[in-house]
Amino acid sequence: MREPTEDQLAALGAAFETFGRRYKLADALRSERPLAELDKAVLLYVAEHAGCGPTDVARFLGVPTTTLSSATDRLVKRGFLKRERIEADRRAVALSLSEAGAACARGLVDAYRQLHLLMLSRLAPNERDPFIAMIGKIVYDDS
Amino acid sequence: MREPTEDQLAALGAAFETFGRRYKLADALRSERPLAELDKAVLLYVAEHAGCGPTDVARFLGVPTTTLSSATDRLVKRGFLKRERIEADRRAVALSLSEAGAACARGLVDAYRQLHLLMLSRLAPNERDPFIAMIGKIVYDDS
DNA sequence: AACGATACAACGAACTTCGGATTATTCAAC
DNA sequence: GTTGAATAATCCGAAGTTCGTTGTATCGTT
Repeated sequence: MREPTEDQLAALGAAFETFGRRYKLADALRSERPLAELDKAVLLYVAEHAGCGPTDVARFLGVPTTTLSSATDRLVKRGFLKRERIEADRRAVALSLSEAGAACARGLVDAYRQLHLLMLSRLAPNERDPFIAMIGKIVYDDS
Repeated sequence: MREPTEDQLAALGAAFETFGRRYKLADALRSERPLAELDKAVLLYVAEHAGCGPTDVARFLGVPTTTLSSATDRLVKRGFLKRERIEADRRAVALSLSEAGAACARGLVDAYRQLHLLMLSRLAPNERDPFIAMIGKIVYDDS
């Protein structure tokens, strides 16, 4: 397979750099108290895996369990997360979202959805599926 | 223009989420003492704009000048950055990289290059230019 | 010369991450 | 059945980051 050219690499790098900065600046326009990046990830994971334990989340996100404990503390304190001792194994804790937490997660998902919508809207309709297919190749193909 | 479909949005969202996590985990495999995200951005900006001032960098990156001052402190402390009072305006400071800083910047750029190379390698050769063109549309088109 | 504006650094408060120690509970072995 | 190792999670404290406030030096203008 031919190698990508230097021009191609440079163009991709420039685009990503610009994208990263734009995205960061846009994110800075949030109105509410900022939720730490880790906390957002936890919220979204628990939304999809109700009843999971802190260790699961920590392993999935690649952070120490103590760090995750801090994150869950913050989320519980804000009323977004519920911790419940489970009877099957009384050492374990089952995490689940409160109603406010679920609402916040929906808001996050929707914000991402808006971003993706904006991105796809900039492509011609007949480019969108090929683009998504290429992204999929890049992300999921573990050669 | 037809709207993107929900399926398209969902597929893109899932791909980005996976990508973000993979990228974070891969980044965690760095061997050296971790350089803060902001510091990396500063290093790369100064590499391209030798002699610029802290205020320029802060405005470009969208952070308060005090935050940027901390970042330059860290970089100077590590011997990556040089601060020089300039005679034309003795309030101003001209930032430039030391040799070690330049080497570090080259390392960073090369790491990104490797990532981009990996990404493009997963596409067929005839897909690469169209892909880059689409990314460009998404990033640079400000409709 | 005096005034306000500008460029930057120093200090301190609030927050996040994470290693080490600690508690509570389960499992395994004898 | 008791002891001991392993597991799940939290508490505590150190180190580091961000950012607002304050202070200092310098510049341009009147």
